[in-house]
Amino acid sequence: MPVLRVALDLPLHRLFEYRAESASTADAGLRVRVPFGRGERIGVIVEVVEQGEWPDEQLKPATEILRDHDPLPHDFFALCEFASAYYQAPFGEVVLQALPVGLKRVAPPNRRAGRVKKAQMALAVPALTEEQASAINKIAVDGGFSAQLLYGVTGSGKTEVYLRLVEQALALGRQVLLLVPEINLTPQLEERVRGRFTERTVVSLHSELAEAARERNWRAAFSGEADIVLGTRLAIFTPMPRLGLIIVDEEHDASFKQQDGMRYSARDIAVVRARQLSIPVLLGSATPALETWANARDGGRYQLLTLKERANPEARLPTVRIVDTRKMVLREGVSETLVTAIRQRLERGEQSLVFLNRRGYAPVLACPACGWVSRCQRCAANLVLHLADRRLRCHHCGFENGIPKACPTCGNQDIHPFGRGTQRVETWLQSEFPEARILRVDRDSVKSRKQWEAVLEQIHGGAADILVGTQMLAKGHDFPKLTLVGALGADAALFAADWRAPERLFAQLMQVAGRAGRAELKGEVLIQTQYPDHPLFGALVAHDYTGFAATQLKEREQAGFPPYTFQAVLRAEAPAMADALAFLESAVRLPTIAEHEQVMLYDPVPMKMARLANLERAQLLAESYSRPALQAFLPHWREAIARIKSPSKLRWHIEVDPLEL
DNA sequence: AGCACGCCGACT
DNA sequence: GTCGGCGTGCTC
Repeated sequence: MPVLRVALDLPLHRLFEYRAESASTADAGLRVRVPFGRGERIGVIVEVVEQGEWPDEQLKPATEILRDHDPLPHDFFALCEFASAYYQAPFGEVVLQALPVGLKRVAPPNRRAGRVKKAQMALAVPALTEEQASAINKIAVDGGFSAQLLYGVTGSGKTEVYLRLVEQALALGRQVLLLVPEINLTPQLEERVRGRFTERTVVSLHSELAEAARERNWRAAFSGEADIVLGTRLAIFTPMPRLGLIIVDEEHDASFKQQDGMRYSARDIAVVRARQLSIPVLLGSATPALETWANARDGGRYQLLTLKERANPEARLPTVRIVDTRKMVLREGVSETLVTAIRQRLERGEQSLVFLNRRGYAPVLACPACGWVSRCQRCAANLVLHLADRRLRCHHCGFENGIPKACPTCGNQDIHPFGRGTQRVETWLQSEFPEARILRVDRDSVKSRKQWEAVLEQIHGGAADILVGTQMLAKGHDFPKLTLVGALGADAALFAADWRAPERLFAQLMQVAGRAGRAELKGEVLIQTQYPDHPLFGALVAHDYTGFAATQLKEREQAGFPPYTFQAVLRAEAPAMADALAFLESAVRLPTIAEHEQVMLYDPVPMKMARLANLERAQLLAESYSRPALQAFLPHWREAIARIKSPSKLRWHIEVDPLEL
């Protein structure tokens, strides 16, 4: 009797087998309802065989093979297998996380069959610059696998290059997958894509879509009905029968990295998927991730395509000026230089943006008399003061409290907010410029995509004079009236323990600087700092990403950091730090380690955020100069770790290619 | 991961 | 005398 080998959503690195009288090999790739323990589950049939690995008499019969969609194709399983092996994630979890929730429900609800949205109106968009044309010519959409980095400054017309390539792929009868970092970015791009390809079916896939819409769009991609799929990282696993091109926009963006469950990089998976399918993948950025840059610059894995000029020759790069605040008197962290510049913009009817990557009113409330500070009970972090809704809030675990009237320790009535966030700067700017219309844009003021669209409309309609916001504002939007960007609080990242901090700061400042002066108005960027001579700022003034990247890569090579070494981290969390550390100590002493001499293990240490939501966290770094050596080590290590006896409340996971340590 | 079974402390 | 703690083992 045929045996189904079934992937189930369990943290187990194996398949489960079931009998199914009428099944045939053609059923591989279908979903199946199976009895499991005392309940029932949905699994995916990976294989149909005559003889399974388990004795036939121990197999239960499958309840029902579900035939409401075509079988998931072989290349889908191949991609899941890669991800499972590379990231040490159970295969069943990988397969099932790729499906929309509706397809995983044992009893699916009755629902109306919605229709996929079609585009309405056509747009005409623009002559190519020589650089754009040359980039497009170098990418052969029908030429098999290639990985290209499209390195182009803000405004150089990367999107136009994407759209031309999309056009070529569609003309060849292929589907296109276009990945973008955040949901917020999609409305504008989505509109542009739909406007350009009016006869085509364009669907989006991101976590804010309602469940039914997500399933509908997923099915449209999978059936081949959708020509273009526009999505965030989760879309990278969507099966697409005619996929012919993958584009990853803003490839350096950290949101391509999944931060729980299987901690994969959608950008890296995109490259693997393209190779498996023998199709091109295009990574685009104005500030590529240093890993990507190293791959492209040194003529290695990726080809480098450069766009140096802005597509609209009238729009020059903004002037970046460093404001040395060492000898200045600042008011709420704002220099007179910046105040004057804002005033000029107000007089000219232009917009200003004040960038500060810290939300809330102040990062901490403190008592100067006894030294009390507002700390989170559950995390190794301070409670942030949110004056707008009169709360103290932990940005890590979500804990909230009211604001005490007096110091909880000594009763002192004179407690103060220390430091500043966007709310405080907004408040102060409003008092300094009472006539100005100020719009604050951060995760507290903009909570949904709908709100974000409304905010964009306000900005475009000229309903705001001064924008105050976090990196939310930095990402990929054209604000035609914006001619001034002021950056506050940049120094914190300069000397951070995290050696990736400069890379992120540079990308962030470069990106936010790109908001200034895109149309006919010249832009100016003022960066306040106590360290005006820091080379990072020199590179910003010169708009010199390549110089900055070269310096950073040299430092990393000398220090033995990625991309010159390869890392994985084992993390453990438990109610007691001692348990977490003891577990990691056992993981260091496992006998299997001796067989892998190219892999080096460091000492277990408490994490930077040593306590989160009442759990103590520690980690252990594994590192190698050879990626294959690290990859060969990890499965053995993982299996041995799984056999370590540990307290029941201890949790652990392995993260490969961690972005933060 | 769930969910059972199974052996030791304070209580309707 | 029992209810319930979480340690251990299993799921085809």
